[in-house]
Amino acid sequence: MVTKGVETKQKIINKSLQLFSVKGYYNTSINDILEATGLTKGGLYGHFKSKEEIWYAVYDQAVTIWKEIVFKDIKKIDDPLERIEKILNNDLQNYLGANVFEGGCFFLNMLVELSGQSNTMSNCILKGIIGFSEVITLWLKEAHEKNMLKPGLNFNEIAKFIVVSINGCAALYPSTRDSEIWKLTLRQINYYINELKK
Amino acid sequence: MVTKGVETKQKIINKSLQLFSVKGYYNTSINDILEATGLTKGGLYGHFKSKEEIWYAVYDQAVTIWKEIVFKDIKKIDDPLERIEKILNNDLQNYLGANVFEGGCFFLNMLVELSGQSNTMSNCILKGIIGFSEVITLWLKEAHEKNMLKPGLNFNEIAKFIVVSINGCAALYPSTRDSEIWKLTLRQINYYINELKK
DNA sequence: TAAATAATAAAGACCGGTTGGTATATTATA
DNA sequence: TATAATATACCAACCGGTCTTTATTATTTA
Repeated sequence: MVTKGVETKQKIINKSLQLFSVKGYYNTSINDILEATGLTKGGLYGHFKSKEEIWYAVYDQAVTIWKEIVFKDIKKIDDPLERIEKILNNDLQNYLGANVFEGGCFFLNMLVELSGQSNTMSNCILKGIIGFSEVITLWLKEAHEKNMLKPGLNFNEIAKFIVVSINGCAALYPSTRDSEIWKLTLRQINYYINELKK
Repeated sequence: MVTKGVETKQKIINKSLQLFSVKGYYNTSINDILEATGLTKGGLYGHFKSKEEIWYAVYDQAVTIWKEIVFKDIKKIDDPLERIEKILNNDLQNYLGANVFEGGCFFLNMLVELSGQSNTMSNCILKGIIGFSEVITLWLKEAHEKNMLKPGLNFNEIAKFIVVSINGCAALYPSTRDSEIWKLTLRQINYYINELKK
């Protein structure tokens, strides 16, 4: 049974997610969230005990949404390099390019803003990004074991470079709103990966 | 003759530059700047008529500092590809990696924060980034004319991809504070450029 | 099934502190 | 002595957060 309370809580999370993405964490006021949800102070603080607690709930929600898009139809792909190409396409075209979050990539935006301000919050994001990089590393190793790659490659470094490029794209795309940015990034990373093949 | 006033003004700019880099624009208060400079409201508002006006002065100063580092010893290099390698090394090692601004890259940080908040301010940064990309495009064309590159390359796209990667690095490095990030980015971009050579 | 009760959700007034910014008075300098 | 530079007091609006009261649900009982 879904009570009224969890519905409201979800509404707070969803509206805050968009607000944080667009305006940033510090520049989004409790009042902004109040206006977006139609609640009042009392209503909101019945569900969350602080702004920071809202942020953590928002982060979890953002991860859920992101994973659903980025890992879609991944498991059924046998070829590890195809899997990498697919996940990058999902991330750049279906997540970033599809403007799932109004302000661009929630994670990149928050990482840049919170880095140096709140270690607990920025580390929370950083962990997720590193995890993503590790998944790619794993798949590169799998490709290596299947004899698909040139010898002497540093899988960890390659994976990290891909993640760096993706995040650079996430940084530049929202301000330009030019889809060519994520398209070219996708093309160039694919070209780069192709050069690793035997 | 340097009057006291311009000295104070310069101090406001320099301190604000560091504060904006670390804390962001919105999360830096006038009070923060007052404390950092040892001034009072009256003293500060005698030099600038608004917080936004401070930001524009800070931006100009950041550009000056950045250019000085990144374009150092560039003109004397004849080989356009060497020139690109040098400018990337300057940017990643001597600018970003040297922690010239405490919070990482002033431009990337501000672009992410201000994008969607202030079009005039974020466009100001974007113009600079595009300009940098155009310089690299020009040098790639020069390399092409000197018959140094493989045929059929899209110079503009390559230049933009390099800029994307650099900015991804600028986004991830400050939160990790791990020099390996800019080092690997530098290595991989150089590897990528090498693959373009004949 | 209807009324009574318990539990949850939301409203709204209020708090001290801070925000960016102004006006005027005072001090230091050329 | 004129002017540039700075200090100080002040402003309304806003910040995140608390508290108590009221309204709305859900559950139990008659």
